[in-house]
Amino acid sequence: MSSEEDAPDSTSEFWADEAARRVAESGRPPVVKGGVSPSGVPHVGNFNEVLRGAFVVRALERRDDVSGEPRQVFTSDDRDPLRRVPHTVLSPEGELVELDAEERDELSEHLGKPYVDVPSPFGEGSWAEHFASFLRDDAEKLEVPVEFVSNDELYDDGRFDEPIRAALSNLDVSREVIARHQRTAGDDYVPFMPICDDCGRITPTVTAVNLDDETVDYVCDEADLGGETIEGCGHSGTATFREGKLPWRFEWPAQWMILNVGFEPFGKDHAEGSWESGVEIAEEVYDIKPPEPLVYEFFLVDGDKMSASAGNVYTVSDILRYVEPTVLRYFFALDPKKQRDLSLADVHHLVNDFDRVEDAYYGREEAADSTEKLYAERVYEDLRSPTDDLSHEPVRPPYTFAAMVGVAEDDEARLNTLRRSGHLPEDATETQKQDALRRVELARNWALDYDNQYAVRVLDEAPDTEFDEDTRAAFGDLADVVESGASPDEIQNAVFETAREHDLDVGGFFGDGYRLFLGQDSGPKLGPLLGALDREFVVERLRSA
RNA sequence: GGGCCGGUAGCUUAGUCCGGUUAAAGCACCUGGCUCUUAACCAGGUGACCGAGGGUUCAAAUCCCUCCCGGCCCGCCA
Repeated sequence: MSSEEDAPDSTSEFWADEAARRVAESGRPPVVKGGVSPSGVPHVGNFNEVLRGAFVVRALERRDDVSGEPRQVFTSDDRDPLRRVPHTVLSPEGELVELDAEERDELSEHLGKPYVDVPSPFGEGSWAEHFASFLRDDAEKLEVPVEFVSNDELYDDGRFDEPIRAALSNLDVSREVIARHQRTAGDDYVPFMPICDDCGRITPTVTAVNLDDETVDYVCDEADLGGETIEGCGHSGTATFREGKLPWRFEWPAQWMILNVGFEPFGKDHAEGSWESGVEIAEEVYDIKPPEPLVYEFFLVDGDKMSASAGNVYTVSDILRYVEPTVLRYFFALDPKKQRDLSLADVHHLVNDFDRVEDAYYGREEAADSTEKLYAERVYEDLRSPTDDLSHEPVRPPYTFAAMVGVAEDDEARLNTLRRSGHLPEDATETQKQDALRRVELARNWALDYDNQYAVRVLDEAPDTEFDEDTRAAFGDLADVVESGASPDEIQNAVFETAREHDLDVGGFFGDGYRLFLGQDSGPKLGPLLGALDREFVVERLRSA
């Protein structure tokens, strides 16, 4: 390995390979975990957790020095308590909706209860299920083979019994470790929070620990959950280890223990607090080796952090309205340590970067730099769906070009334009045609939603503009040419010819053409534009001028 | 108070870990081509004192130190 030929060249290592190497070389199990608390809105940021892990699983699969089948699990931390009622939630249709006062009142009845016991604001099922179903659907759309695990079920099934026993039987150690990280944890701290038998809320006040029968006694007191004080009902009771939960700092490492986790990506929010305490709790309380970590930066969207209250939260589906799943996977394959901006307004840059990687992979273009080379040679295959046939070469017309091609309504017209411009091979397969049409659709969505310069809009009705007699006559001649089935190039030429025949200024006539169809003074090359539109429509519009 | 990330052509970034030929790409812009006009295609070109200062070195965008600016996170819960 240390001979000169094998020495690493100047290209750097894909971060997922580096992570996989750390897992393998330290002898950790090839199990990648992630997880979220089902609060707020399930947004595209949550897929940091899912996709970063997915790339590491793929990297582990390439190695022959790991024991066992690499896999990815993802916990829904659905026994966490509802701490505050959000103003905005995601409807079953995936729309952000505001909750009205009545709905919020109803939900506030459930403050302090585990998410599995909070009803969904949309009727069917629990809050937790509602939230998790989005993550599952989105993971499927991005074709990530991840196994979702309900934390609540792990408790019910007794999987947490062992770590709970460890934490409670060595209370001195638990208290000492937690005190290093959490000032509020005093001498009477007990790392277990029972669910009140009476009101169903999670309460932190444990009055006695009975190790022999694996229960705790509690009083349902007020709970201070992250600045939100939630009233208790005053009930006194006894709870088993399965009728409560560990506090987050103890729960996370307990999950590592239960699920045999060897690698875990997490956001920078965990990097200082719960990760550091988690490592110590894993080693000193549970006597296990913590997983290899990967701290990722949060990304911004259009320059701002996502925030439900600010109304700029994006789901995976929102992004997939503009780009192929493969392109979104590419975004998540970029260096996780760098904070970046997922700019939707300028998403054509991201798409273009991806296209270049794809071009380099298929040898259509030279890689521009070492990073592009690395992504083409090492990463590209992981961007494609695991079920995809790599010998299938996707056809992806340039994004901004595709946006304009989208001015034509029907598929045949779009394909013709693409074929003529050299972006679709004559012998394209059915799948390649679908690739191309998909790209046109996505780019068109983007151009129209952002109403940018690529949003070419044809007027539904002829404009009020008065054209002079010569111009109208020229339009009439042009109509005849179009009606005869002229090609885009022939139409382009006909514009020049008819202008001259009618003694019109060529530039002015072009302008009139744009005014007639687009209601503006200029636009894309007129011949291809008219050629792409429905023939009868064009003829009718020309003659109606 | 602590931590992470960034400051490279007009814009967005790659390159920084592992220092080494004229600092790379896309977009924008300009020019040329497509028989003639302009934003759909093709080819080429202009464009950067690499945030500031100091240090190490034969050699610094890259390593070290100090500082300035911007973004985000943590310090209670999760």
